Amino acid sequence: MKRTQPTKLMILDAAEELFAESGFKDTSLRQITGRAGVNLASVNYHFGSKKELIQSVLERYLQVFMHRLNESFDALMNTASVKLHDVFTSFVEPLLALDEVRPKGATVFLQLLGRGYTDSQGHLRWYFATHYGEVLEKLVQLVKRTQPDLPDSEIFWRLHFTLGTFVFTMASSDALIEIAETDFDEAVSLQGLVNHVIPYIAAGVSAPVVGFKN
Amino acid sequence: MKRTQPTKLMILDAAEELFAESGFKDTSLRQITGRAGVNLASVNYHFGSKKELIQSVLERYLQVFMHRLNESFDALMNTASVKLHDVFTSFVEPLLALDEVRPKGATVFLQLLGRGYTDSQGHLRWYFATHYGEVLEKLVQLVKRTQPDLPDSEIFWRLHFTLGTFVFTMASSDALIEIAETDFDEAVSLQGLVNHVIPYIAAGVSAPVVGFKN
DNA sequence: AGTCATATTAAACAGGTGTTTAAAATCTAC
DNA sequence: GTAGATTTTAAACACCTGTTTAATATGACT
Repeated sequence: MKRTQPTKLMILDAAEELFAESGFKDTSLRQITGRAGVNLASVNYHFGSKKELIQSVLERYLQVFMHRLNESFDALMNTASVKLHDVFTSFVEPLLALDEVRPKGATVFLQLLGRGYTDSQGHLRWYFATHYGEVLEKLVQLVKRTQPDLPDSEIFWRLHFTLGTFVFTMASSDALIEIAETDFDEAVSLQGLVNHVIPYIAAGVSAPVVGFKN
Repeated sequence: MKRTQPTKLMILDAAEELFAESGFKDTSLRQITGRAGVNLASVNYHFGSKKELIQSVLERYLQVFMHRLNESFDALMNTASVKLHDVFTSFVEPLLALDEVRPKGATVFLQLLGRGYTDSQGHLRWYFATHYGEVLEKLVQLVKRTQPDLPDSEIFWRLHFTLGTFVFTMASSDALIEIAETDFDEAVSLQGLVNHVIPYIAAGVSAPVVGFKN
């Protein structure tokens, strides 16, 4: 067997950069192979199709991230009094660990996540539920423990709102950081952005329940 | 002059349906003209380009929505003690008024908004700021009045988080409503969804300020 | 009726897309 | 060193995109 590393890796690296910049659909295989310095056809040879390439790019990060997140959750579940803020803070370490996978890994991953969710709607949702359902289940359990009075359906709503906040924020993180810098002289890193958003979502999820008309 | 109505209107109606369903980039002019029952070239004849068609579709709703929202804000600014919840509630009436523009108008508009923001990033943001900057300015002022201790930069962050929550929720409203129905036996309308999200974003925006490391 | 601007149409245009093919190159192992 | 599997390559494929062209049709007005 030939060294299977370089071309396949070059494709993954180039693809993830371009995907994060411009989204999945607006990135062509010719752009990817151009930046990677490999032949166009090698994408289909190594990955089968563009769809599978996208999945491979995401998986590289998801494996690391979800594994660490799972551990964070386990640690938290053995804690006596869990605060909601702690639940969301436990996302931070697994996230920043991605910078060790690749330079700027955390930023890229979050942007990819945002792209994936808004580009393909249902597809990624299903992928998440089937591959990482247990982790999500632990998240729900933890939230439920900190908010015992919140009905299950309300937890569902609020976690989805949270996902939206997070994904949207991260998908446009570049723009937000730039605006903050020019308009408010505030130099913000990705970590800083996360620190800003956590109090927001924690307050949202723990908002008082009121009676609704659906 | 010939009756300039039918074809141009047919195109707008067909385009907005398809845009809401599949996004701007995934909707082709041939799909639009096909559904509208008009010739392909008539899009370029009447609107110039696809980009201008997208703008026209959005404008039809934005004019009505922003005008009403502006009035709601004006009314609120003359009120003695404004609550944050009131600020976000004032979005509801202008929104539901869109159902009079066209059937399902409110849903379509929100989906379009979500599509526009995630599809094209900067372009729409600029369009908003230049065309409806005064209305946004009033929103910031109202929020500032209800949260006097919140720094300007923090208001900026939290309103953007709110935009993300809203846009994401509405862009995937169909899926969310369907999940709520199957998993929780909860029949939710669009109005109901809005009622769910308002307490969440109100709590998020009014979250206590803490010291950050950026 | 005839004029003229407006509107519609079929056809082609130029460029981009993901994927497939079959030949050439490369590496591994006997 | 040669056989055999693996990888790389250039080229073509079939299809789709938004836009333009030039001819035709339609309507209002004198």
